[in-house]
Amino acid sequence: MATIKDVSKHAGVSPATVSRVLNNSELVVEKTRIKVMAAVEALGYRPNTLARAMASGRSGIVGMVVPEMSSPIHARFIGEAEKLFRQHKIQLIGASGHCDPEQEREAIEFLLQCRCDALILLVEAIDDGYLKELAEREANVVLINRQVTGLDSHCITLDNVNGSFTATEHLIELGHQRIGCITGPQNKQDARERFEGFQQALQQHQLIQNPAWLIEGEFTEKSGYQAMAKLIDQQLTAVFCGNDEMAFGALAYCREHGISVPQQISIMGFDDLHFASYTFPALTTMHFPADTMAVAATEFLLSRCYDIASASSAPVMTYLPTLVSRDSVADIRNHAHASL
Amino acid sequence: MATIKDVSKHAGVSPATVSRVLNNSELVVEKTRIKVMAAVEALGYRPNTLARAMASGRSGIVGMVVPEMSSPIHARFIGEAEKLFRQHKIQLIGASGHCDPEQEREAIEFLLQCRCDALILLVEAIDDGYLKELAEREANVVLINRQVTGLDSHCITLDNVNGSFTATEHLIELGHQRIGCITGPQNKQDARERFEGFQQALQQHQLIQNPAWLIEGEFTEKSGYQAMAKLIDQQLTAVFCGNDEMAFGALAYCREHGISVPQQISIMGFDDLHFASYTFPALTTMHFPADTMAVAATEFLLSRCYDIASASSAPVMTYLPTLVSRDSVADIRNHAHASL
DNA sequence: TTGAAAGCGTTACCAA
DNA sequence: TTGGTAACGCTTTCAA
Repeated sequence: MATIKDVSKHAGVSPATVSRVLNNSELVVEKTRIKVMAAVEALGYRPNTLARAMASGRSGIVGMVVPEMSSPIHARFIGEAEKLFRQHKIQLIGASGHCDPEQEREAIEFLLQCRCDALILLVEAIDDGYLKELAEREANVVLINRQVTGLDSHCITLDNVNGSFTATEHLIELGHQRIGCITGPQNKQDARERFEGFQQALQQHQLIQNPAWLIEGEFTEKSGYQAMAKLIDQQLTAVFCGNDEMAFGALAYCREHGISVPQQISIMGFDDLHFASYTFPALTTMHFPADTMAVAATEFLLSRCYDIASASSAPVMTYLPTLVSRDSVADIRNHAHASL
Repeated sequence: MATIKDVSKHAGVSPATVSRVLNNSELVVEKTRIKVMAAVEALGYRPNTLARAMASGRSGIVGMVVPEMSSPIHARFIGEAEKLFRQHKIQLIGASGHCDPEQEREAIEFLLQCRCDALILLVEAIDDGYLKELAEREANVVLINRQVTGLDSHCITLDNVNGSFTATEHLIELGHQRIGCITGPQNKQDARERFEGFQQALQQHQLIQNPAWLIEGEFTEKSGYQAMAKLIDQQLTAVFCGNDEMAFGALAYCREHGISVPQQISIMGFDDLHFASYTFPALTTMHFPADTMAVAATEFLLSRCYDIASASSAPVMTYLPTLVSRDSVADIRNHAHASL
């Protein structure tokens, strides 16, 4: 593969000049530029990104850690960020943390070794201390879905508490009083927050909180299915699920056991996965603006470490989930059902 | 950030020795190794992957192009490959081709500039000629889901024809005779192959092929929905869809219009997306072993360009989809329904 | 406006 | 078993 030297010889100029042409330096006369471009063309020259990074100290690479590359919601994050970055010739590389502190750390170290210019982190297991240290050393870090005190200006988060509060209140407003909850794993911050919003809504409306109506799931379809099996004897009128996947599982349980949703029981999700509109019944859920947040993170980094101004001047750092009302929740005001 | 020189000074040895220790060279005495490791530890030294790549001529990076990083089936490919590669300290970087020849080419060029040691390509739009040239220059290329004559040993493919033949035959064996088809976009190879298998099965069983029973969709839920709307007047007993997403759309149409599946019409998909078991009714479909194929591609490259032997000696290059029978297809032998 | 040359942080060869 | 040093391909001063 041709190098810059080959090009310089072919064009009869110095490597420095070739470099200038390729980097759109102003200080090069048109005639030379043409000569150089011709040589580039003739030799099929492609600059070596690695060498360029070494010499300039900028790798043009942004690293991203997500819990699982193959999960739909994270794939959306990556896809969106990659699209935007590539428009600016910046390469995004991803790694999975698998929700494990050790693996998350490893993923970050790996990315650091690649001399990424910036890091987008969707990590949940690793401790705040490590993250703070990291942000001190490498300034260009953005945290998604994680609030670390002292690093607020680096955190792009979803207001989970608000979201599940809204969701639960929606249920209450439609007349539901016996509301169960399938939470996500409580060692995860977002799962805890979503549970908290649920509790706040109940409290504020002075509804009973029965421990038997609460099940901790694992954010998976299977755990949602199993949780529903336990919940079904509790005479609930509605169940709020910590994420869509568990709601899908709950829906499947009901279907298989002849329980009609929402007539017999209402089910509400959280995330608004693409697929939520294709379940039966279509899932009522809270929309998680993953695309928007990925764009925000990208633009933040673009302006912060690549000096590329974005359309929106000041990036929004906290996002509010919005209610997407579909068919899995019933209005039971004025129904005998409500007083089960 | 500390460099290898810093470490060498701190340990009182030469950079060469540090390099040897870090690369597990045999030629270093235990005492020295300990000294060096201590220095590495003390300085928090992390080798620079970029510099290492420059000097050694191996970047330790594998590039992957997929049509869309955010699509579930492609996310599965990437996720699986990344997991395996990272076990060997190889970084996978991804780029999207968006099914556009220009963008696919751009993605590949981009990856090439990053001096990837190998390329995994899931490209559908770019022409065979380019691919052949590429494979000649850069030997370590694996093509997934694409058969290029002359590059057969680099192609890991799914036997789509066989798969849709099996699917269609399954329908026929259950007594279906009036079978419609929602195909994928016919400019895509896999869509064409899947259609071909469908046709072959009909021919072999001497069933009618009515053009009015054929609709070309776009592999999306929406197009499946719209296609179903057109097909519904044709008195079909079954519809074979070119992929699961279109089947989801078809299912949604039926549900919304009070047509019960599979009682009134059977629907069959292709891909076996994770979500297929959560639709209502659960989708009968052909399993696309994306995980296995991603692993095969990875192992192929691991052995071929990193000299890392894998468990399986000779990688399988062609995969057969398998039937996953769930609830969206009815057995209509002995039913009046069959003679609609 | 261009060129020469000194890095960037490693590896790998040749000597010692 | 170790050290010295020339690459690797580019960018970026400093001079001309």
